[in-house]
Amino acid sequence: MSPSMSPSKSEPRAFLDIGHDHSHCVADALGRAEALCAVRGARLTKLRRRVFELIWASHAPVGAYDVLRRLSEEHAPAAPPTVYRAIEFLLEQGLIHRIESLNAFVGCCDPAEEQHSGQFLICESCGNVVELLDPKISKAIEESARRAGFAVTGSTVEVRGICPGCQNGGCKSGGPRNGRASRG
Amino acid sequence: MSPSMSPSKSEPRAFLDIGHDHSHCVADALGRAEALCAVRGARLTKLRRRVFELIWASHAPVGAYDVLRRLSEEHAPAAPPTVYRAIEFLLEQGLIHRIESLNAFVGCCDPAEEQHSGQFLICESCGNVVELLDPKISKAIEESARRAGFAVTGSTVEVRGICPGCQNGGCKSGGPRNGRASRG
DNA sequence: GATGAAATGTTATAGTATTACATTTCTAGA
DNA sequence: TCTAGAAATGTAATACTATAACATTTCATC
Ligand SMILES: [Zn+2]
Ligand SMILES: [Zn+2]
Ligand SMILES: [Zn+2]
Ligand SMILES: [Zn+2]
Repeated sequence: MSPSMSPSKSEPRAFLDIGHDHSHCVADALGRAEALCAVRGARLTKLRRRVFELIWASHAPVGAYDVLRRLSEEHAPAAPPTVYRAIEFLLEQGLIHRIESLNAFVGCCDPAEEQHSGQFLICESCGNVVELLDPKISKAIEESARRAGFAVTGSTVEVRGICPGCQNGGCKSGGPRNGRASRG
Repeated sequence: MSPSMSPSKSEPRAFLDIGHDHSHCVADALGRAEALCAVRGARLTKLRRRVFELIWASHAPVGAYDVLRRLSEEHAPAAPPTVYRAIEFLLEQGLIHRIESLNAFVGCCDPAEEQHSGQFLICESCGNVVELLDPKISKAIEESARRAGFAVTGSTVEVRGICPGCQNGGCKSGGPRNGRASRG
């Protein structure tokens, strides 16, 4: 049982359940990753799996050097290329996304969904991020690009703001990552 | 007369006119900036103006250290805080935008338009960027965020692809800035 | 077990951004 | 005009993010 009410499967949850059992998120994500890599013949090695887990450690984006530090604590000291190569693999496989405005990475909520653009709601208070897969946003972007004669290869939507939990006073998560203030 | 056909004022231009007289863009932008700062009582100092001009030097985003190099050529050698502070001012005034996926900056095409989200088409071939101000994209994002109970403070839309000129074979501009390959 | 390809280790360096403190310049009020 | 005080700029050091180049190990296949 989840400590807070879970939304039904048929409608999108409002944001992250506060106090949800995150180990389920990680386990589920790992299961999906294993399955996808198996199908594709991609090698989810021990190192890559560990980096994946560290990035999935929370719903807040994780920086490459955070991963590096954790890795160095567990094993012998690691160097940047170790983690950047793992991240590169995970990005190529669509298992994680890069949050451009934070120089950090989050697990993908639906890696089986092919080639989706990244759409993210980023809470400036608790640092948590949820991924959207909203066809209306994609459509609006595609339409606008088409009018300009622009051939789209990919896009990123990063929305800053305050999540419902923080509006009410209560996300306990670690707080936000750096991030620049911005006018719009 | 422009060497390539100009679109009418009433419909949005397709992309940048190839071979347009860019000095006009810069002059116009500088005029708008002066006027806005005057109205607001913001101090567009000599240094800030020069940084603004250097960022407006092309339609491709310019990195802070590019600005720094130019500045150092003109005056005595400058240090990073000099340019970052000027950039901070220009961002606050909405005179330029940050392109998150490139760690670089472009002039805003319509700084009088208050608090608009950044929406950009970024050509991966020539490096040029055009800014969109598409209410449909904004609306779709706002609607999606509202459904999630998320209070938006700002957003960035960065669309990668190939501009019409490059599709036809011919933007002569300097080529793209670094930028990471991406799945979506 | 030999072989080549893929993955990882290691060292060095490039590129981006901020902190902290000193100095200069500008603005307002006396 | 003179003079605080604020704003802007100068300067030095450092932190954070990312990649290049080359060595070594691991893995799949023959
Ligand atoms: Zn995703
Ligand atoms: Zn929050
Ligand atoms: Zn703008
Ligand atoms: Zn182009």
